[in-house]
Amino acid sequence: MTDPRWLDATEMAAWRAFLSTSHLLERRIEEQLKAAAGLTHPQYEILVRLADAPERSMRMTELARGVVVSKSALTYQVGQLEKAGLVERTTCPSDDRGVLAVLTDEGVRCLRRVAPGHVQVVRSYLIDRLSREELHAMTTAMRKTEDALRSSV
Amino acid sequence: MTDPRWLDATEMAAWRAFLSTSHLLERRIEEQLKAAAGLTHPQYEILVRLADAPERSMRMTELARGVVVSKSALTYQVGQLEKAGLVERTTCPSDDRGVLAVLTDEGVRCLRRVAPGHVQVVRSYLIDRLSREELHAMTTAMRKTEDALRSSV
DNA sequence: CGATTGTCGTTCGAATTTGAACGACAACTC
DNA sequence: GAGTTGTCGTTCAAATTCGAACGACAATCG
Repeated sequence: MTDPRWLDATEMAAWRAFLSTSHLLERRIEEQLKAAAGLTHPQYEILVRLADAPERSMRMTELARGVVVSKSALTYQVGQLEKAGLVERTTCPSDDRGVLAVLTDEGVRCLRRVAPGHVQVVRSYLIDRLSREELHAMTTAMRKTEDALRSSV
Repeated sequence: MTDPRWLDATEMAAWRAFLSTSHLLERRIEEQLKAAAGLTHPQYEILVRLADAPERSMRMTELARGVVVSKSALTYQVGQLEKAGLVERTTCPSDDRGVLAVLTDEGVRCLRRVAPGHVQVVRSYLIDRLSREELHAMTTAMRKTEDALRSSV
């Protein structure tokens, strides 16, 4: 630890590019969603995950893990979505402690309405600018890091 | 817009991997910095940018652009760093509206102390897991998106 | 020069995030 | 089955974020 391995120019460039890009893209997505539907990005992600889930429902903790936010942040955001009528809460049948977040019909409609614009942003700034090889390389790279981070905690 | 181009399986995998990984890594970095030095990630980035800058100083707006936070967030964080004695504010000689954030000697020392641990996290979860080709591919990909985002606003 | 237009950094209010603490229930162990 | 340990989701306080509005100064153009 007394002689840390610094990042060389290539590594530094990679890290800075990743860092800036992820923040810039996040900002842009947030802006688009807010303007188009009054949704935050975490809120949108919650809707997407629920729509993909069986019964259009998920346990709170599982949902938090998927969206990558703290449990308390998820509690708050599901509350917001509930107020908006896009999500409902049910007590889990198999576990009385548990809560199931369920996507409502209105939630489905909202998602259908909003998704195209969102996908368009992701496409136009990221996906469509990358070759198939770059896309694969990025996925591989991201997965390695994701696995490391998920298993280390 | 009536027939949006959805993401196919490969594209979806790429996007989800990128999204989750960036959030997970951000969380891990935040945790490490807080534990090691009581710094937030934006605060650390401010110190790094200033250390790299001529005269160890930068204009507020330029700094905000570099770190990718809003101007108001930067005002707040520079205030925090000023309280901690790591940064000072100077009025810009060439422009009376402007403010220069300057890294203090203590700021330099703090950075020297904290940087190794931070780099270690970036290395062990991201950089060291990628081959040279993957590193290059990621950099290229990120740069394309970054350029697009920076020039579109 | 005087007026307009633009940029700079700050302030403000509202919204959001996080970790810690908590009560309720589940899963094991003996 | 009682006791212990662990998990689930929520609540709370504190910190941080953002955009909009603002006053101060700069730059441009007549």
